[in-house]
Amino acid sequence: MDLKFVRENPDEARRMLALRRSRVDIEQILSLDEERRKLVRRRDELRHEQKVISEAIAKGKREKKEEAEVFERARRLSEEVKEVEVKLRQLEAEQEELAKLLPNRVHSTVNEEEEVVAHWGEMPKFDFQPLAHWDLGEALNIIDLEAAARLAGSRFVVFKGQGALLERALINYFLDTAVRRFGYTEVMPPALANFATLEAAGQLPNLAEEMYLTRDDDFYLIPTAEPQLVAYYRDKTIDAESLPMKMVAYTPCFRREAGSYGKDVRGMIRIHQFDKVELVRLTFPERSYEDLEEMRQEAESLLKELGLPYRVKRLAAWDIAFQSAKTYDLEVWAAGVGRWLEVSSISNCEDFQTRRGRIRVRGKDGKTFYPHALNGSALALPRTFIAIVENFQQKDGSVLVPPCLRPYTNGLERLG
RNA sequence: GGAGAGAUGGCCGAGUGGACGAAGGCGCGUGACUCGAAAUCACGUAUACCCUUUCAAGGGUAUCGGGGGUUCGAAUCCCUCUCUCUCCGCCA
Repeated sequence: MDLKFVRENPDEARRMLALRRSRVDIEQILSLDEERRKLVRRRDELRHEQKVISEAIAKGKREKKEEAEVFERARRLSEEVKEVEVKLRQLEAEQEELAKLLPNRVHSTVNEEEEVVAHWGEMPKFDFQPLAHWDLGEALNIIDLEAAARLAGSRFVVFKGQGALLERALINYFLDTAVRRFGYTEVMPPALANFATLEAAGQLPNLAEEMYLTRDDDFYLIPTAEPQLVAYYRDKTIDAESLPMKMVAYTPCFRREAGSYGKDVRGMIRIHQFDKVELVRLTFPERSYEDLEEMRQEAESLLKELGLPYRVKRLAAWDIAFQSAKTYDLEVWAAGVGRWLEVSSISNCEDFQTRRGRIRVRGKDGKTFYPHALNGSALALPRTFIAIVENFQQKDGSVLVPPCLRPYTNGLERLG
């Protein structure tokens, strides 16, 4: 929601913010806006007068007659304009800062309750006690958490040997499927992003504490490829014929996990750096919810092919991301830890990000509009890795590689 | 890191202090010509904000990479930042 929406629908804005459990002060925004409009009016009037006088001076010069009192009036006007403009600039900055804290509106199908909308697959049964991935990983020598702690710190992971191979295979399988079967264009963006990009996509200002910031230059390590793909055309007008624009990227993702001390501390359920393949679409507003369902099907098809049982949740209004209007989460069952793990989050952000990033589309009629932006993980790697090793572990301690990955593991069918 | 050149509308490109929201071209739209099309010709072709009026319309202001300054007046002069290009240095 933007300032205009708040101004025109204050009651609806209040309802949305309550639904989202946002603490943004709408009354302050509204009163600032009133003040700003008064100043804008004053400024416009003064500027108009100034223009008229300037023209008179120009005309006088041409006719070679100068009038001292006109000059004096112009000088005073100029000072007055400057005064008003300084005040206005302050006010606008203040207002913009507040406006950036306004989250997106939520879609009408989203309410205060989350809902599990789909289930797929059978949870595996074992005639032995299945191990968690940290034990399996150590036994098979495919992940090394101790070395990761030494090299970087806690909550990092080192993949090794067949583990590194499996990680690499998953990345390539996801990318190839997105490109060949789903028709996305592969992009390899920088892993660092600037302020404007993250602000456009909605990670800033609210996620500032969740991201790593470089010290000597103001670069953020990306928490997801989403901003890089969404803001690809920031400040650009693109042609309607290129819609829907479908982009896929593999990137490492970096998260400080600042608010989650003590949560998921073991293993690699929650780590500071992880791999992810991300899908983004820019599409026509009237069909963006069809796109959302398509993207959900795409992500689901990966899990089906891998043979991993999962469930789909439609998130509650208070739980969806700042920039999103509607979000599905895909959670995969991991037999070792005995938990559902989120491996994908698929969101329709409508025109929230494209407005912030001034990403426009020129239609055939020459008019421009803001396309809708959607994003979805397909998929996040570590938890998919966890589910594979935990669900497909065998009594002898080995792990079966899902058939769809074998072209990417050089034919390796079994870890261990 | 050092030296220099540059950034103008959807695109190309002119413009070095006043009649410039900005020549010209391309593209796009509408119309004419045509059985239809191409070519040609005519007209039109940005966005945001404020005000009036609100099915439609009118007025004002801002915007020539971003920000600041000089000036009665800035696309044009000055400062600064960002980005692009060329050369030098360093380097996976």
